[in-house]
Amino acid sequence: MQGSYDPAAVERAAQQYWNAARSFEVREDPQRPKYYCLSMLPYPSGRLHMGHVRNYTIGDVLARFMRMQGYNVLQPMGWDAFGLPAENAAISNGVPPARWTRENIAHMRAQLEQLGFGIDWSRELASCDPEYYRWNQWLFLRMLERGIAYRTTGVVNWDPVDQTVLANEQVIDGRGWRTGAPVERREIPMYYLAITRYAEELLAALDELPDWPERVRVMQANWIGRSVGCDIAFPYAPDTRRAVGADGTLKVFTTRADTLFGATFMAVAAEHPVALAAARTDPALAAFIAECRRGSATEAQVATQEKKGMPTGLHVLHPLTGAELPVWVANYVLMSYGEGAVMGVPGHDERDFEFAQRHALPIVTVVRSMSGAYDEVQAPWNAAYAEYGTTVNSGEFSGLTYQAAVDAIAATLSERGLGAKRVQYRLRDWGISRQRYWGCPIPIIHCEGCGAVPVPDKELPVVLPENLVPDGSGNPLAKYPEFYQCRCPKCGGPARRETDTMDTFVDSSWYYMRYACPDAHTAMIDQRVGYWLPVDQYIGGIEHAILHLLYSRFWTRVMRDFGMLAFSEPFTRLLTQGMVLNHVYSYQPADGRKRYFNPAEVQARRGPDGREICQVATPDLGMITVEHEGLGKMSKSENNGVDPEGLVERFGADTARLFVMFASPPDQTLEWSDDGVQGAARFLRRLWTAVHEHVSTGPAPPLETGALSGQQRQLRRAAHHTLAKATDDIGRRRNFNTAIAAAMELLNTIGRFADASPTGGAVRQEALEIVVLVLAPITPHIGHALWEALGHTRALIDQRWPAVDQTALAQDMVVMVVQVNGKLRAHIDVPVNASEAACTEIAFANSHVQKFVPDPGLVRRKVHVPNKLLNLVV
RNA sequence: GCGAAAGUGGCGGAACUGGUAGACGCGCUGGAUUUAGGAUCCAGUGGGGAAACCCGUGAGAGUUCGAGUCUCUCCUUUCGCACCA
Repeated sequence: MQGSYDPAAVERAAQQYWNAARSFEVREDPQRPKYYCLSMLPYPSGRLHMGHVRNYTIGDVLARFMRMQGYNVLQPMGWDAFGLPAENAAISNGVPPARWTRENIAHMRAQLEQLGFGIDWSRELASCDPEYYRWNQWLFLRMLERGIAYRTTGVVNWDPVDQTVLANEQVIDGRGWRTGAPVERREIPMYYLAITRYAEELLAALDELPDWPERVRVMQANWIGRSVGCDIAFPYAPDTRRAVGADGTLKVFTTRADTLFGATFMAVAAEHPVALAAARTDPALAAFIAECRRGSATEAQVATQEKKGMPTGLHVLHPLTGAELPVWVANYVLMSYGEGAVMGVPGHDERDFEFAQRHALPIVTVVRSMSGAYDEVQAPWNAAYAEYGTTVNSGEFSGLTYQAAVDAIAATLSERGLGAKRVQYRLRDWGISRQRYWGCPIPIIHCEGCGAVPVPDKELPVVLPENLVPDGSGNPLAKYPEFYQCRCPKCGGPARRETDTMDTFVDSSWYYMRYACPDAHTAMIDQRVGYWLPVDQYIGGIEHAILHLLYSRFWTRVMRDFGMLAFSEPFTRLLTQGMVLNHVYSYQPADGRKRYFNPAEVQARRGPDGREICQVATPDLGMITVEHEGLGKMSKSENNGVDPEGLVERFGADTARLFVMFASPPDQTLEWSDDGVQGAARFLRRLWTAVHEHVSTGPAPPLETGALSGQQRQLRRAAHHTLAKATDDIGRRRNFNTAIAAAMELLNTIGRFADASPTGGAVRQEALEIVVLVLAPITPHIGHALWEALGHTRALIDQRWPAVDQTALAQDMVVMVVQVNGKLRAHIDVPVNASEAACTEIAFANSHVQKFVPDPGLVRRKVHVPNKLLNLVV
């Protein structure tokens, strides 16, 4: 064994051993329990970032830990290879997205291998591979057959200069990112998947996911957003009838039917038919509607914008009183929600209240608080009363509580054919059409005579041409006749292939099934899915808490209902890892763009007044003082990333892995610290040295636990206590940082154990082995070397997790805390399991306790927690 | 705006079930060693105080023998909001 730790050599040797032994290639084995440990597949952006390192280290630690527990562990890896960044790269450097993507994959795979992750690379897949995405197309056609996939119009961001649909990310302050032109909202035909059909089941089944984080389940439940309410139809008044040219009603959905008598106006979306009808004869209204259509379509943008409205001049009739209510166009009403119209009840809804105040619309009170605290408040109004209460001013429905009022009003509306109770979901169907090149083609052919015709199965996959280079204006597929010119499969006439591609969330909704059978060429999945699935442990960023996970749950259910799967939930246990943050340093010149500097370039020191001074040496400006903006997510735009490759070259993969796991619990944000990395490296060096010193005294004799000294018993207790804690921390709590802390503590204890006797050597040998085994999932390379150095011929990768020796943990005496009135006053040594009376006696013998309780007769009450605490209340 | 979470020393964090606040690591201070380095080892390190002790977990209240942990109000920060992945 070498005297000093050389990470590069140690890691090369360990990885060579695993590769030669094919340690991570697994196949189905009915004799052993399986464990499917999956990390979210990366987008091949070019280089690994620290978020990836963290994600895959967590996965690798769990995979190796479960392997040591005797499981047949599958840990695969693949590439979410379609998407916008490849097109952006193509626009800026002229390289086709396919080439860019494949080069990135090659580089990132090498980086992952360097980090020593125990991945079965024989199952690697990329979503841009036609053998993968053909099955997206195949299942899409099955969904189309059963009406789960359908075509309708949807709203997109439109850049009028580039004539291109923009992603939300490409809209900056309401303008196109490349052209700077104000973005418009446009309606275009798109394909949708009917996820709302599964809304009820997706919501109810959240209760069957006890091993998902509570907050993810809550977020999904709120996203699905089940609400019980009432459809209400407001008949058109004569003016609306004339404008629309037909009889009809304005439909709304509300959860507050009890406030129906408080409705003083109606608000409709800019795209609503009634608004459009009114705008035909009202140029000012038409201009307002055009204004409403400007800006991006995101909910956050709509919800925070200034609330604007304009009257249409048209009216509808209150369904119960027959009163005429004015119809307004409001920019906060979205056509894509419910019916695209709401009833305005300013007395009892904050938003309606704000709107009514601004436009001087009447406000009436129809609900009074039960306590009477909110009574019939008269003008000047200052707030809406949005709580539940008792109805007033509501005709025959006055005096009812919330539920009774809703029931009675719904019943009356139902009798008159003007409404009914209904369950509504916030969840909307999933629009999967993207007007983009680098994605999975939607297998549809448009024929003038036959309409939208599915591509026959035998012609799948519809292969995406890989040689195109997008230029930022429109979809290159739509300008490439070799792709879109085709024959109609039905009539044989000339037709046009669909040039929209699928949302990349489609690719990631089922990839974890394909890992089980990556070489199945005649079917989407085969029976091997039955062995490996569902995924036992899924690990990925919290940012995927809603969309990706919900789409995967939906997709799995669709396949189940097609008879392809026997399970409903794809991911049994979920760990959402936090982001990796680093310091952000910027420099804002008097004129020109703000510049960001990487923390590695910044020199920070304390000034004479204690304030931090941060400086950077720049080639153009010389030494400048930069501003420390605090912590931010590692990103290109803020230039605060840390390159894992450099880290591994300098310290080794084990140090990188150890630091990432030690710095914080996996589900919390991780703050980067170069000094912390040094600390991790130092610990591994100390461990190496400790083992080296130990083995240099010659092999230790076998451990005889019968006749140990007090010190030897103490070290054994510490070692087995560490083992018990680490087992629980990794296996149950997933708190890797505290498991590592326990291992560090044990190494400190071993360092203080100065016993040169043969028996002492045997005890030290056991303790060092426990440190190496406990760290084996986290730092497997150094573990591989140290295990061999400790005299083992069987490699560490094939070792089982050790069992705790309960007899080593036994103690005769424990330290007990004595409190007086809840304040800590003394520590006393008491026999294990001593009674309250015995503890009290020992406590009163303590001079410190006597000082605070001079007379035992003063004690009014005693609280005794066995082996832990005694609280004397005086 | 809506939904979700998090605030503990100089810093990252520990305290799992209401029971010793600050484990472990970083940094800092002092010392040792040394062919001088971003190495290693030892000791100390929440604040105040000579000490006895007192005060301390974002702010304010409450429950309890006992609150970082439970309840309420507020403040701050972060994440998501359906075409970034």
